[in-house]
Amino acid sequence: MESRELAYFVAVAEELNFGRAAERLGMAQPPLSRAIQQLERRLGVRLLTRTSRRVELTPAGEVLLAEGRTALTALAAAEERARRAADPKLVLALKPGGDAGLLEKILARCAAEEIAVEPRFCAIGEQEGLLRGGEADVALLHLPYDEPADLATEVLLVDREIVLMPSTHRLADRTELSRADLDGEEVFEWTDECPAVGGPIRDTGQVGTLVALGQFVAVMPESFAEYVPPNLAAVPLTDGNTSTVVLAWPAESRSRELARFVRVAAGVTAPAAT
Amino acid sequence: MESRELAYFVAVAEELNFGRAAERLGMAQPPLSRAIQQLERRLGVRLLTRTSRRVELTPAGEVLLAEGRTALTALAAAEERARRAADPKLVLALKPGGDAGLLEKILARCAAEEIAVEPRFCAIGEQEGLLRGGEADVALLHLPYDEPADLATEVLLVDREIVLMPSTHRLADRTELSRADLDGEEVFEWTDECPAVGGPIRDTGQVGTLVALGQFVAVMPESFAEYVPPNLAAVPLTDGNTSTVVLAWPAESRSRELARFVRVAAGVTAPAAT
DNA sequence: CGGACCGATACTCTGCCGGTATGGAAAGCC
DNA sequence: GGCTTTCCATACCGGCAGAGTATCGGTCCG
Repeated sequence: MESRELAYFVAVAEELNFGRAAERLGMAQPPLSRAIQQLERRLGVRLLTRTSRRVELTPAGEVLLAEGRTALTALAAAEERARRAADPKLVLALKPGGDAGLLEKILARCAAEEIAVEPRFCAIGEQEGLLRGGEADVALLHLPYDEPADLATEVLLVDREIVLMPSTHRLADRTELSRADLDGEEVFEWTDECPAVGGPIRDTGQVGTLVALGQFVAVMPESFAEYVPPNLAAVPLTDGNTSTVVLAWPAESRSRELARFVRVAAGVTAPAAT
Repeated sequence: MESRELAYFVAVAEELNFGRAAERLGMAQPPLSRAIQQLERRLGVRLLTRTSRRVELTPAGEVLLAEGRTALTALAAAEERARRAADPKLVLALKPGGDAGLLEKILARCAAEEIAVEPRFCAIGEQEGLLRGGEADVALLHLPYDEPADLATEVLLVDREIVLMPSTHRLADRTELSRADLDGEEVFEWTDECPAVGGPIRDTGQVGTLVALGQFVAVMPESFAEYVPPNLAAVPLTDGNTSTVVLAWPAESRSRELARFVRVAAGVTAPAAT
């Protein structure tokens, strides 16, 4: 199967409309229709049921959509990694403010060890996609918020949780809180969708802004407290989950540079050994 | 990147010779040369260093070879799974004799539950490849011999190890053995390469034959003892590893049929509940 | 130095891919 | 019920990418 055909199919399967899919692909509708027909003929399976009114996926189509997406990202990843293999620079994906104050130290140590590292900031929860897409070599994740499905990981540090709220909040003066104290509050759990703004939260700054606006209070790892602006208050949560900051990378990665980086970066939080 | 281009590159990278690669691909050499050049131009990276005498991989080429292989199998898997999604039959990969006597019971129970299962026998260690290639839905593996990297697994049973030897062997009358007793013997560990026949062992029958010939004694899970022919003897190993028979399937699999199958098959070895 | 090997280049051709125009079925509307 | 809208399929056509043949040019070897 040609990857082009598969990309066409994925577009149609996602849009469930040949016209829109063709537009998205930057082509006319008739050749797209033909390409899909040809694909179905080659596979010997009907992928879509078309009425003149609507397009639906057959079971085989559902399967091809799911598997096809991963195959296409694998393809893009191969391309991207090959392109980036030319220079030894490692790309480290992290969310803004998501470095738990470690980034500076990590970069300093890497500079000393002559490991070229380029931090790449991305939206919350996007790190894994960057790894899979080959756009990043290694990422900083926060367990259990991020789910590092089949990634290899190395723990950097373990954090308590804090509650972020406006400094004018009724609980802002407390020295610590428990979950029970948050009863009746609108609580944002850091990876939730955010109904108030109608879209996913993509950025720590966004969280801070929304907390300041009184939309909700946010539960997040303590290490974020370093970035708390003066109009917000951070109070430790006594019975919160612990949050773990880990390095994560594709388990099948065998790069020597990456191995060196992980060793050096993990050393940043290790007990000092002179 | 087109999958065709990538397949071309993988062929060249594996052969390290444009002529042979072209032959393998069923095409002439010049268009292949051009395709690779074009790929290099598009990626902006040199993938191969060509002297007029030999072709070598650059670091970027190494990366693209590794990543490209997995991308191509992902593509083939998508195609194969979509094709097979048309009928609900589940393909169960196992090595001949590798079912620990469970296959009959599993198939019987599945028939009763109206789950269509088709066993597919393959060479030793090939189960994982079949799963990745989309040619099988679920496999029987023997831990720790098979390494189910990123597969989901369900334990069926735990086995001791036995030593398989000719019935005329000096140790054949023993009721049990320890590792130390095997000192001085040529021992085959079930997944080793087999220098005596110059290739990998692909079949349990092959192992039996070679043991009968006195090439070596073989250490393998006890459940294989059911198939021991009369000219061979099987003696339990007291300090052997335990071998675990597991069901394995791609972790990302979300098929309802597969879930039912795993439940039913796992029930075969569960303590009877009336 | 001549031949073998092997990849690159030059040139030609064909088939596929994509474009435009149009058909035709189903649903909505007055 | 006919008109319009929507949306996928078919008919037809043109251009270019990809494949083939012939040949060149560099390198190793005897």
